[in-house]
Amino acid sequence: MSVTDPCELPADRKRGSNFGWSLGMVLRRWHERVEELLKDLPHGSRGYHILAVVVHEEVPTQGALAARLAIDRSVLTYVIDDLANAGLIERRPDPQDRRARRVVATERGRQTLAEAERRVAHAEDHVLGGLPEEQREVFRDLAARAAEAIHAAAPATDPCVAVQSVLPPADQSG
Amino acid sequence: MSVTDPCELPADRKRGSNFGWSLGMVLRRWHERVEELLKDLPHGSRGYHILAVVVHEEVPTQGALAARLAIDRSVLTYVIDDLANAGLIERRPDPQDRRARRVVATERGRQTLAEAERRVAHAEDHVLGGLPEEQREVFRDLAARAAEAIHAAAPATDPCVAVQSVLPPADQSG
DNA sequence: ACCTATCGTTTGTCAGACAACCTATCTTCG
DNA sequence: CGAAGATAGGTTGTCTGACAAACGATAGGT
Repeated sequence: MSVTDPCELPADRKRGSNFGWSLGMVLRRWHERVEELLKDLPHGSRGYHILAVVVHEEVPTQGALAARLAIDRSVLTYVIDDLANAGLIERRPDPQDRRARRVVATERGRQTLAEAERRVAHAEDHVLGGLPEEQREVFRDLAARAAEAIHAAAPATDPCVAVQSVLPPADQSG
Repeated sequence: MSVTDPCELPADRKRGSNFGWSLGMVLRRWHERVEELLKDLPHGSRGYHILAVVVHEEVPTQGALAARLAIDRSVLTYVIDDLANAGLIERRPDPQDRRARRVVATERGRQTLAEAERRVAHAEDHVLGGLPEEQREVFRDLAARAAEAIHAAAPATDPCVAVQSVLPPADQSG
């Protein structure tokens, strides 16, 4: 908690910040593109994220996978079902713990992910087309690091937030 | 289309890009925080965005407002209803066109927005706490410019996208 | 052998996104 | 002026995705 205590800076930023709206805009467009691009991959971008983690990282179990992606366990169930039906991953019983399932990628899964990543990277450059080339990479990098920090600090505790009404006390001349 | 044609660069980016996931992560956290913060404002972040545009920009009609925010018109109907009931904005008949409604902010609405913007800016710094101070501003700025460009180029046309299967031809050794 | 916690799965509920339709009004043309 | 099509705003219904709750199976501890 040493990263410049935000309880202190009132930050009268210039008014047109719109950060939330901007993020939503970019994400929506990303989603549209990628959904279009990966419509053959079982659950589109969802399946893509999951497949990417399965291929690139050594994730012990489904539960760990859910934690890694910060998604609900119940989602994993059917997405993994369909990815497995498509022959991209396999769900093997864990020899150490018969409750758990080990999810491993097939060769076909790796090839598919590689192709999907090419396309997605391409689509991302298109989505960020409003930014000059080198700034896209900066943006991607900042997003990744911000997200990682957020994910690491999972609990949304915030002692600074005194939850009071934004509305003035209604004694206005009305 | 002079901004470095993305049809050409295959862009074998380092594997852990995860841009979509990162954006979703940051946006989700932003949303959680702001929703918590603005729970007294009629539709939370939705009402906040709308109120901000009404206050800061001269937007002729509801339809223009919807276009400005890239949201569905049907959403505006009830959000504006509730913002008006809270005394933050007013919906006046347009003297030039009796079909149209002019949405204007009240003084109370301006005060409320000012307070909300203070809090949101604060929350945003907290959400981006994983980034060093000066990079947060960079990130915000890049997001805003990317979003603006996306919004300007509304039609999602993309001649580069040849919609073919990501999956290999299934001749794998299975 | 029992009791409790955990893994994966299933089911149900709820909110938000979006399309289709409706009414009132404007515009155009005869 | 009057009819026809277009447009602004509003209403309704449908569909999807997120999430909580409950369940069966298994592990770990006593």
